[in-house]
Amino acid sequence: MYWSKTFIPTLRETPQEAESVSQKLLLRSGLIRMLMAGVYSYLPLGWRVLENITRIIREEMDNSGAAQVLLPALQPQELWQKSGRDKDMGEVMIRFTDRKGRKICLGPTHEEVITELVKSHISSYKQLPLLLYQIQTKFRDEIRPRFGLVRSCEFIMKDAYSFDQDQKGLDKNYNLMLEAYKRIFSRCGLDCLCVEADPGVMGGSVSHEFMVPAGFGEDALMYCPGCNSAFPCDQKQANKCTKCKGELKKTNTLEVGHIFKLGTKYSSVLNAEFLDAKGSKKPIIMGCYGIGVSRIISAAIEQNHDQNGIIWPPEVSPYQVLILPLDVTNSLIIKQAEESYGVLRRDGVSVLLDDRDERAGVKFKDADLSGITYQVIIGKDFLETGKLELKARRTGKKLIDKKENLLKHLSATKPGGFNSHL
RNA sequence: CGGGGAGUAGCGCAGUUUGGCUAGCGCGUUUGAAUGGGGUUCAAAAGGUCGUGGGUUCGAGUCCCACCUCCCCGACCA
Repeated sequence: MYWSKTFIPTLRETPQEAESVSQKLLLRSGLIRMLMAGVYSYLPLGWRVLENITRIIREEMDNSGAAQVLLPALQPQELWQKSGRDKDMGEVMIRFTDRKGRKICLGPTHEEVITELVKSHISSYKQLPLLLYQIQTKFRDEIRPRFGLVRSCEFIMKDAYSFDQDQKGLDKNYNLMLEAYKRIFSRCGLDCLCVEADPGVMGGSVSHEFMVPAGFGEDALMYCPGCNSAFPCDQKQANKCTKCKGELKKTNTLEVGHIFKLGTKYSSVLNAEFLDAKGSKKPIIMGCYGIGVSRIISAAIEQNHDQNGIIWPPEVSPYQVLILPLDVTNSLIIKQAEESYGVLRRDGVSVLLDDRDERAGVKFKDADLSGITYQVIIGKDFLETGKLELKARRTGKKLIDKKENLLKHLSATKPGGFNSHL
């Protein structure tokens, strides 16, 4: 993609609406724009980051044996009355009446819908276990939306649901998801704490939260720097790590994932039952597993930035390489930029070419701000030596080499397998 | 919803205390010229319902009333 053909409205100054680091950088780097409080548009760079994150999630879910579905955002309120969560949700649920007089709501989550769906097709233990997931927009009329994508009224969630015939099956699926979550967050560049939590409105017995330490985080947590164990803050303990007796530290955190052993909370009220091997009717044992997909973007920025801008973890970077021809009025430079662009694209590398007639300083600033993993710089050094310059955004380290070597070097760097020495 | 802050050009702000005549500044934008490795320089230009409605006044960005919106702190959550 050429910079001039896409839409990257970078901001020189910080918009006054922003408070947290991630929101400032999201706005400045032209990833998102606010339509109203808690509601955001994703611009091309933001969309590509979102796509990368959903790709990672999809890969890990599929590898765990989960099958993807897409459930409706429009749901009958009646379904929520059946489950008894109509009142729990209260004002958070966005409700309206359609022209036929049907009471409708915009789904704040999907336990009810999926349970209804599954119950009409599962009747035997032979059909279990079942693991389904979706990546979809949720709607919540939040009391106070804030920090950009961190708490918004319309946001993207990955929600998975497991259906088992017994506790053993649930435990297995639960662990499967827990491990998958660790891989997902790690691939997204997040340093994550996993902590046992209160299931709250979701119900069930056991739940784990995945918390990302972040300066402005909404929750506080005690964690042990020694063994990376984490504990809820309100716990009146001796303030020592129960695992390694290390000193605990307090940190603000942001919740990016939450998994629950629901048990039969939904299946029993919605009559989702199956016949076991002995022919007796039993409620399906369920689990649910959520990830705040859009929230990962904010979390990733909180943990991966410097004073110049974002530093994307390689797998979520909107482009792998940004080519910077420093003087587009020079035909040799622009020709080399276009040639490099072609070579890299042919090798399957995603590339952005900054073809704007801007000065070097502007391009460098925007390049650093955008956080794209690698910059290929083509300027007067190229004119003098014929060599290209490769700069890694994270380390700032530079590699100067003949164009053949340098491009070959870059082509070998697939997402997830980026060169560590840069 | 309770408490605090804010709304003036695309963005960031000054001006409001103490009402005054053509509402300013920086950045960005357009045109021209120079420049071309870290937001360059010079010249010219365009761009405004001062959040909305009402009121006071000879006169309101400024004072009064009502409302809307945004941000921050609290309850909620991925």
